Amino acid sequence: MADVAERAGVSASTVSRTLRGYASVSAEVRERVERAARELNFAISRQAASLVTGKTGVVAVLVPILKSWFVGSALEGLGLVLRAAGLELVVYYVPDMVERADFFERLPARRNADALLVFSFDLTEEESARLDDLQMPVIYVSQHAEGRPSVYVDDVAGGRGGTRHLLNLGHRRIAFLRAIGVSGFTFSSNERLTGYRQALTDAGVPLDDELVVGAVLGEDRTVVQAVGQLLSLRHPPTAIFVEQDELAVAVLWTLRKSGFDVPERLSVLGFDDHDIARWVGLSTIAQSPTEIGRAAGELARALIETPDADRERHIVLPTHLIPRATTAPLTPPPPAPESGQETPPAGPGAWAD
Amino acid sequence: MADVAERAGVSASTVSRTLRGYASVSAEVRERVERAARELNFAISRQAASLVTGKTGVVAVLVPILKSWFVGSALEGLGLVLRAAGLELVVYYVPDMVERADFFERLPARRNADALLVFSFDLTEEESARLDDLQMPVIYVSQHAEGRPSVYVDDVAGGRGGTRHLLNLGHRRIAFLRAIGVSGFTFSSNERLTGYRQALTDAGVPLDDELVVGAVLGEDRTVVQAVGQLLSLRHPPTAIFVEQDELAVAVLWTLRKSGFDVPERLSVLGFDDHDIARWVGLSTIAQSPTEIGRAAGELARALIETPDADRERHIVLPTHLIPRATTAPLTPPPPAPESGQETPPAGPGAWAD
DNA sequence: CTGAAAGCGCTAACAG
DNA sequence: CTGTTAGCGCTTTCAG
Repeated sequence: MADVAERAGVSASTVSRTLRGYASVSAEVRERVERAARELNFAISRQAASLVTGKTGVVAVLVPILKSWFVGSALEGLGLVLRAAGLELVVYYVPDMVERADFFERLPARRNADALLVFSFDLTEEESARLDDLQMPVIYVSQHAEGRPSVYVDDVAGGRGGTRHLLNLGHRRIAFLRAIGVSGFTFSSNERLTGYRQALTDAGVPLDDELVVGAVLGEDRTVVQAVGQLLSLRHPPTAIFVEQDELAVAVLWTLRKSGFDVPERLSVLGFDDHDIARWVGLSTIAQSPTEIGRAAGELARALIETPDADRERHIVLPTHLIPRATTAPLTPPPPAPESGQETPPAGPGAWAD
Repeated sequence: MADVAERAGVSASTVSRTLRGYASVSAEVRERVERAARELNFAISRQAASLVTGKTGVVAVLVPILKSWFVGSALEGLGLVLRAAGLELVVYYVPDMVERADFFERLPARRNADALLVFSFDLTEEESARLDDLQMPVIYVSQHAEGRPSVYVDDVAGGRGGTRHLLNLGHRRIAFLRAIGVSGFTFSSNERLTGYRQALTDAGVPLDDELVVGAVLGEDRTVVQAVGQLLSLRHPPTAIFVEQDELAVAVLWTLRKSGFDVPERLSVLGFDDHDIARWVGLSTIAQSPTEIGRAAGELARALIETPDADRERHIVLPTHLIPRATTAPLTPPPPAPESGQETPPAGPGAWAD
């Protein structure tokens, strides 16, 4: 910076003022300084600046996973807002419990960021408490944190809306397929199930626990098994509401492989509006992780400027139905359903319990 | 830090030495200092430290997209290495040309990171040159950059290996489906195609440009059209090598929807070993983005320590075939192929040109 | 509107 | 093995 000052024939203070965009710099001087800075390829050192301002110009995020559509999209939304605000994004990738314990032990974000966004973790109260004395705004993303700022989607409404859609199509036996073991997402999962139950109850359709099954994303066998379980019920469902698009695609795949036409024989509804949903024509409840990221970023910006305001602000984002090709009105049952054998279950593993 | 020093009854220097893990601190003092630090919840300010050490403790990455399996996985691999090395990860998300111009204009990473990893961009020589005078190691990830350190997968070998697999199964009419318009990935794309051509040539199978088609990921219509084009050739292919798993899945979907059995009628081979490949049983050429990220992180670490070594080091990672359920030996042509009508093309748009 | 001076929190010689 | 001292590169009063 001294170099720039010299080249422009001014003092360092003036260079600083110019580069920070203060109005109190004469046009002529500003011009000279800016040229000098450009010619010398000068960029302010955040480190030095933050030492005196007390602001780091950094927003940190804590994420359990990065290769996920949800987290990736949210980070994209966040990234846009942050750059517009001149903030940098540092990522703490904390995939397992060991790393996590270490993170909460050391809290590396302390003093090295102006705000922390916690993504999709199911934090213990103890961990949250630890974050509370971090001396910076902490925002909970994709989860509702009591008494703390958070940004999330109205999963209950989404679950309800999706279920209603199926009810409106005439379905009464509606299954719900949960995604098991997606660490950090149990909050959403429970909420969606709650919405499903609410909608059924509101419609006077009795809840049936046999219709709620689970599968592990990425473990084909569990999907086949879950689907098989449903198809072999005394009163099998005519529609399946799958908690997550990626899992819904696995379900579609399983059904189609065994000759079950979707949506003719069975409607399938997903949740997320993952990119893949569009490719395979999956009807789904859309949420916008990009929007979540953006909202979280804006909340962060606000809290950095006004630390005390909005301490408990919750931003709840909407979902909406995107009907595509996998949900259809309930068709009357096939002509002669006399023989119990007429609906063979789906492929290998279908009879597994 | 002064507080910690006082509480432990030592000087600030000693606190610094202790916290940085220098051996020259007596066990007893170390103990006192560590306790004091913990009690006061003290964490070193990177900003202040870097001001004097000249190291920021930060590795920056420049990415064109975040919600992609590839980039996400690579960042996970990178993240692991970085944390182990005590480095932080800052992400510059630069999705479009405007942002990109701005990035190269301002080069915000200058002085604010110890190394920069450039992910999957097709940089112009001018942009690369700009990065060259960044005063820090710049590593090109997922692309070969002449004379500059880079980490990438041997896409040519992958393309060759995949094609050989299909040749070994008896296929001779092998199509290649390119992914169009995936910004930042044309390097890999070209390499894979090159490998495909090499393998065919080596095997004495004539190249046929009609067998190389393109489609846009996420635009179903283009996939249907590309597949239709292939199926309506005078000599249609018996296998399709798709440059990317996600696109391959769209192809599978299209084929299955129109009753084309895979792999009985047509083999389909992907590239990536994307998670989704496993779910749908797609045979594919595996690469490991996590490994790429890890290797890039280690190279970054090395270059930060020894800036002049390895200036041109290239790390080339292998690929390997994962045969699953979508490739099979060429079956003899169906019994009586007399009538030209016996093989209807695939669904709507199949005849489109 | 601009310059001089002080100091942000830390580390790295240099003594002891 | 530990303390003292002198900055690192910036921003910010405070004068002018």
